[in-house]
Amino acid sequence: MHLVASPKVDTDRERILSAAARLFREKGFDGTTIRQIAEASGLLPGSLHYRYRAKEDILVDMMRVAIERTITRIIEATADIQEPLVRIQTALQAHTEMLLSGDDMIYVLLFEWRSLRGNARQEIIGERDRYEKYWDSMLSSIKEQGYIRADIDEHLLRLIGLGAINWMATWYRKDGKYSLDEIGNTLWSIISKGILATH
Amino acid sequence: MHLVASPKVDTDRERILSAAARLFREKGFDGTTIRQIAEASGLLPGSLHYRYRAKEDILVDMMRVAIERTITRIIEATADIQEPLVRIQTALQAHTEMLLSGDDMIYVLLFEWRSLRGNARQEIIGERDRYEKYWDSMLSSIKEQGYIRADIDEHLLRLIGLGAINWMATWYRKDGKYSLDEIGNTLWSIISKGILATH
DNA sequence: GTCTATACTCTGATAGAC
DNA sequence: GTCTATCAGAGTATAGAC
Repeated sequence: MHLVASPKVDTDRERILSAAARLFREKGFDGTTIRQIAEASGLLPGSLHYRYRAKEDILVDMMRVAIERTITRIIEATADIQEPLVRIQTALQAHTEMLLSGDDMIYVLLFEWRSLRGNARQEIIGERDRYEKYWDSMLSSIKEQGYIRADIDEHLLRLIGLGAINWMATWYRKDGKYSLDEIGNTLWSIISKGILATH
Repeated sequence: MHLVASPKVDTDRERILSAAARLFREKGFDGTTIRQIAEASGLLPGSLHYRYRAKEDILVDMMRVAIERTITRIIEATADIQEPLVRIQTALQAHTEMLLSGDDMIYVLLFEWRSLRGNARQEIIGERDRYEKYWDSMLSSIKEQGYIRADIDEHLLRLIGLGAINWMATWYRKDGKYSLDEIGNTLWSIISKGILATH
């Protein structure tokens, strides 16, 4: 435990985690070997072992980083926005961009949590809950203000909405048929009309 | 290659695939051993090898069954329905029930395709395309009839809608807070109002 | 068709020199 | 901190008796 982060350590950590994330995404956690991670990080297996004692430790550290980034990003994106519906739209757009803009760690966070065992899994699930709670409180507040139809459960709305986005990671391609903007606009077009209370 | 399926073979196949599907769902394809599948099927590893020469062959066969079931189910559910919006609603409900009603093979089909390599992966992706094409043609036809807003791309609508459902497999619990009916109603409430053309 | 027994390969993890 | 070398275990697949 050190109080001031060393740039070198942070750089190494970032390089290792990025390389591992790309591999985990392509081949899965189980399908990736420690030797491959070491090679992709420019290290030898023994050196990698010095940073991470076990393969699972790499995954856990990666997921901690991914969750922290996601929470920070959503809070920053919505910080200065008061108008309720614009708040949701902005948060949805930020979540979509986080997931589809090429950060493999976010993808791994969503799809590889089953590779964690015991305490590690519990810890990451707990961290993910923090993120989801932020959404729930935002949606609850907006529903209380009367912007969302009363017959829609806001918790279920969050599960359905974020689910639609999370699944995009399985089909979205940067050079594919749909742009990020087009996807975001269509999603918002459907959701906003789908949940809006008629005043 | 035999022209008439033997009941015995079908029963064995079903027993092996069901047992394997439950294990693949719980522990993942890589996390499951052939010995575990054999034990759960009431066979010894050598006997299992007689039916499936490689572990991947089990996964491929399972996915073929899962896709065939899904396509059959959706076609049957919508066969007698003419009214366009009811057709979509019925198809959505059928897809949701297929996924959440406890058939582990459907779950494995959605989440373990990355464990397939080369030709096997191409084949399954092709089969899955058949299913998605059925949705696309249904939605296109309904959009042409003017039931869906003109500014919504029906292909993107399918990706978003089925994505919201597919993701449910990650959080739905049979004894959880929300019933299948409640989930289906809320989803339809959002989607129908979200896509409906205003006449 | 089903079983027992095993060959062969790969992997995660470690020991210890430098 | 980084490297070489290696261990111990696990896993798939197979051979061959019955």
